[in-house]
Amino acid sequence: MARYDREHKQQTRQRIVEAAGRRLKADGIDGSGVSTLMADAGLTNGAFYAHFASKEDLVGEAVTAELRRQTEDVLGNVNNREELEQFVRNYLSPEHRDHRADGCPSAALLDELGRCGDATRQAYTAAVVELLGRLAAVLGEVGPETRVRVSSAYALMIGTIQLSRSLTDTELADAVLEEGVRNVLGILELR
Amino acid sequence: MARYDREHKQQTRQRIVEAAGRRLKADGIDGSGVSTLMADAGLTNGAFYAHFASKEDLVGEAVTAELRRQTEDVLGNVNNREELEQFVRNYLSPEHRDHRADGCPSAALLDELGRCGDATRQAYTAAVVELLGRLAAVLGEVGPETRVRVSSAYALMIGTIQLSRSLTDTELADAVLEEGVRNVLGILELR
DNA sequence: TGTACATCAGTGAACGCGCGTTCACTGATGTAC
DNA sequence: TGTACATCAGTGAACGCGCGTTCACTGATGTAC
Repeated sequence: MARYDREHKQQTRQRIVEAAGRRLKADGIDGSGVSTLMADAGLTNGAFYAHFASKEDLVGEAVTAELRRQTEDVLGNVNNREELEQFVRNYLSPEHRDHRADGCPSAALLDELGRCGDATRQAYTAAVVELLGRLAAVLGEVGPETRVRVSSAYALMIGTIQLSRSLTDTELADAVLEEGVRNVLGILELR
Repeated sequence: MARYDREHKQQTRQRIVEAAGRRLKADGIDGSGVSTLMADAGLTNGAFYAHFASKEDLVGEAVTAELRRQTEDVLGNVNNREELEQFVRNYLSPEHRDHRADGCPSAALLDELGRCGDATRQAYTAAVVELLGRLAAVLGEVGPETRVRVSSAYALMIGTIQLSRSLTDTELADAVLEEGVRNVLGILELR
């Protein structure tokens, strides 16, 4: 009855989502065409609508997948204040700034996400709440007010990377990162 | 010899730049077409290249004009710590969040600006340095290291507005703004 | 075991549309006589 | 003062191209006999 493995199509879908995660972060949402996104996954544009209802549908899925990967793969290994400080230093590093495709989807896309439809922003919201919860948990605290407390640390990390990426004065751009580290650690009361 | 006032063309150019400032902030850079930008100024697309070398040329001019307007019109009236606190509260208000076209170009466009060409980012950098300088001056300090000091306050303001705009949970979105105020004032040592 | 076949993931051309940019032109303007 | 005219800001059609989406089809697959 069923042709191909039961998993086959799901794997392809996964492949599209992962490739799109990188491409969207590199070129932006409006800057990434469906044909390019599919080519990145080794497919042609026609197959797209067998997997997703629309481009924005994929955007929502890819961005939340990226954010959850960050929450699990990166923050998953962060269990104490020292490791949290290192996470902040890695986030606010020149390496992260200079490699969008490998980096944080919020830093790469947040102003464009703000212009997306409700469904996409709803998916993003859920993923952010998880990330903030994980961040708060590392500080040994729980509850909605703690999520809010760490939200400023996350907002400052995002704004700092974006600002550093937009400055052509490399000395200033680097200094902005360092000052960001100081202040994020301050907000998290790690110093 | 010269037809029309000597000022005529310059005024039209100004009109295009101002209309573009609003449109770009509302719809994004990739989301705003040249024809739409010209129609906003009451003109047709064909006249565009008599005023600007390219779309990106206008983007650079419009964004820096917006940033300078913010520096002069808004920060120009800020002369002491109390007024600076009020500026921060206005920036991180639901009104600013909900009215992109009237708001800060960095909050509206920063991740897209990071993907722009060198010339555009250079113009943006110059305008940001002025803004940070003015911000530092209000604190009664000068010099490059003070510019850096206030850069985190600016980055946090930008990231907070963007995050609040992207969250569909309005309670959380509002709480993020309030927490942003607390932490920006903390970074500026206003509390 | 070998073959005919139903399934359906993926192809690639086409849809209408708007993009950034170019260009031949139009027509309102202020000037010169 | 009235008219012919040179200027040039602005028009609007067209360029080639890529957009998001649709659809008739192809052909590799695992199954049934």
